[in-house]
Amino acid sequence: MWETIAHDIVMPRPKSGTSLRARKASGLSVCLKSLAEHVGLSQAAVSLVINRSPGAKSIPHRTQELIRKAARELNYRPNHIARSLRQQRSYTIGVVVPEISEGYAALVMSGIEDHLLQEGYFYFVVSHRHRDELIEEYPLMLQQRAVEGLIAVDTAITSASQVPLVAVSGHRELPGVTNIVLDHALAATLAMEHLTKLGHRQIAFIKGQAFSSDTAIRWESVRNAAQALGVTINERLVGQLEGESSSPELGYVVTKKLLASGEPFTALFAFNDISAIGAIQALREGGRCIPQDVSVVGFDDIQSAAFQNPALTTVRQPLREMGMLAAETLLRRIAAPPGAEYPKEIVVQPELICRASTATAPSA
Amino acid sequence: MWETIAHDIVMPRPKSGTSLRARKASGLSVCLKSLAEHVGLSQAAVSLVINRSPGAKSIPHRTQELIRKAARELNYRPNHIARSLRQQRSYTIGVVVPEISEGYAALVMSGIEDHLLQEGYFYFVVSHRHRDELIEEYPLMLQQRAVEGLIAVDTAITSASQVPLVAVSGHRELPGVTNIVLDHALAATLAMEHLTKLGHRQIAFIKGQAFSSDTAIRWESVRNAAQALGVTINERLVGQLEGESSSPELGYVVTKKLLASGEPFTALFAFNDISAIGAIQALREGGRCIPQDVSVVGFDDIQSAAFQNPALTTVRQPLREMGMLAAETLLRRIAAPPGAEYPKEIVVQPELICRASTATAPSA
DNA sequence: ATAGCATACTAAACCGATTTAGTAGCTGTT
DNA sequence: AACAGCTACTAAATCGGTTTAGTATGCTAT
Repeated sequence: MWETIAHDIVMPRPKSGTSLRARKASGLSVCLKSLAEHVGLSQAAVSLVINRSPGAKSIPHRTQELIRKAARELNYRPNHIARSLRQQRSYTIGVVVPEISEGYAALVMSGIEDHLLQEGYFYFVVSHRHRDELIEEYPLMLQQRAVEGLIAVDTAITSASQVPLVAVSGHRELPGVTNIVLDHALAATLAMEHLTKLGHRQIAFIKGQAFSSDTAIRWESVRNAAQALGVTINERLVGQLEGESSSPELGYVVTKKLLASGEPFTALFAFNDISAIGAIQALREGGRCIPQDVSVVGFDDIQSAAFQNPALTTVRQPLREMGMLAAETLLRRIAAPPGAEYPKEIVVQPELICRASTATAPSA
Repeated sequence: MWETIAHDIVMPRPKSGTSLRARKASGLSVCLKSLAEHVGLSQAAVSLVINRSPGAKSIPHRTQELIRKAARELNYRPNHIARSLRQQRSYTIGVVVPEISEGYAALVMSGIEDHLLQEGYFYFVVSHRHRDELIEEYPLMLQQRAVEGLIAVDTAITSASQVPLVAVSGHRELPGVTNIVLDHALAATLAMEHLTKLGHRQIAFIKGQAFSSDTAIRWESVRNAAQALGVTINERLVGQLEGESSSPELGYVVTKKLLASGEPFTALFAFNDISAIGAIQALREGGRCIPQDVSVVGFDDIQSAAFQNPALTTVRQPLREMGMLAAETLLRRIAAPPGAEYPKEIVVQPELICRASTATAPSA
């Protein structure tokens, strides 16, 4: 039916000057101009009243009510794009993550959203999947879309940004950037103390991928903690995640290698929960019981960590809180006058969550 | 320091007419006006060339190169907001989900993003956490921000939308909506056939929460499949998830109740993987071995399903593909002339993923 | 010589709001 | 009567682009 009609009738795009009836009929929302015509006042007057701006104080209550009533009835909603253009405020920020469908970023984003929407901000999300050209390009595209600020999650932004930038986890110090970082020294100490108290001395480690910005600092902290506790690290018991995927598969592969080395160990400290889960799988297949033969400690405390079997002992990063903190800090920076001071670094504290994947070291 | 200065110096907001030098110095990006002045041509000419629009065909190559060179050098990037306003195209869509930090929505979003960014679209995400007023309000706010379409994930949108709407999972039929739905009949049949072939007859079920839009249809399909296979459903073995959280805890609680009923069962079909994980925990605490005593089937195949212990047998929803399909369908609908035909429903096929949580029924 | 046409642009409207500067009409004061 | 000052508004500029209609110039064909 439409096919036949479509050739004959050319739908004219309704202009903003079109009558109210025409606009509503065509499914278009009401614009300021038509609303103003409808109440017989100027656009300026209507705008002032709708926004309750100080300029409206000379407009009598009766008129104000009239305008507001009409706005309600016609279901007027100011076009946010036009407003953004004029005010040079978009109330929008950009969030850059490596991958959305991953527990880590998802939790941080959930915290970000919490705070942002409360404050009337919306956000764009982009995921770069560790592709350098996207890490470079997305922040620019976001700025082109007039975001007022950026949050980078586990991503080292390369292009300098005109807008305030808050980085959650993993960013070198850069002018204009606020880093939200975990107290890695404490994190490492918590885990290592826990293991040594349980009697473990032969501990295997899984380092993060080279591209992950937390890898270096975390490993450094582990070495320091080990030294402080008098534990020597056997380099043959140190594996490293390889590959871009975020599946436990990576941890599984590394752990298989560790087992194949033949070097004995009674505990394993993984780079994150995901790899810990893969590690457990590999250890089981190697005939080890968790935690009787090998204790496993994860990192992050993603949602499924608590529901592994056995439930995973892990170093908790307060991811949701870090997201909220990032959003809060960013909005504060946006509101501040240009050139104002801003925090270069905000440190958050980890927490050791003891569950069932760690136990006393087997008496050799 | 700023406090004292702030009173004395008032930073003038640079206008667009400001000289190039001033704009660059103040950290502002170059606008069309200044670029045009810089090359000594009109804004119109520059715009035509930059956009490679047909109107530029009368402009000689030399001039075009000149313009493009200047644009590159000054790093000119057209303001997307201004462009959106004029063209009445925002190249933005809105995605409404119950909760970001959840495997289900995250996977769908990842598929959505894949297709959208490829096509030059960005998207806003909002999560309503099952609060009715937000489910009502967010779509309106998104439309105010001029999104060209909406994708609702596992959410029944209430307010009619002016823009095309594609719903992933769980939406009643509504004018203007394209539903992307799983073939629930097949899904139920796959799971039930699998269990009956393994010899299970006493099967427990966990239904979804009342608010989840998939609950009703899924349960209906299970009943049908059971009947077709000659399995009778014992109502005392039917539990229901309760509560808004998306943690395995909910499945744990229901399963505890099922066990407490004393009714014997050899298999359990959960509403989703998350609840299956909680169920396994509860079953273990009740002294049941999985899968020797009780087989457990999940639903969704979220990322961690494969890495549970035992690895979860589950009905896989192609979530990422559903997200891509949703984005693709939506963009197609946006491109179509208003009033054109559009698909009311797109059905995707589930797949049974057999892992280690199911086995032959114990011979009673 | 000039109509016709292509070339190489430009002026100005426009998108839908916000916001500044200004005006018309009235009251009250000196 | 003249002027200030208040009330109740409005006209017009503005944000930064896109797009349409039009113009000036030069060349060719009749």
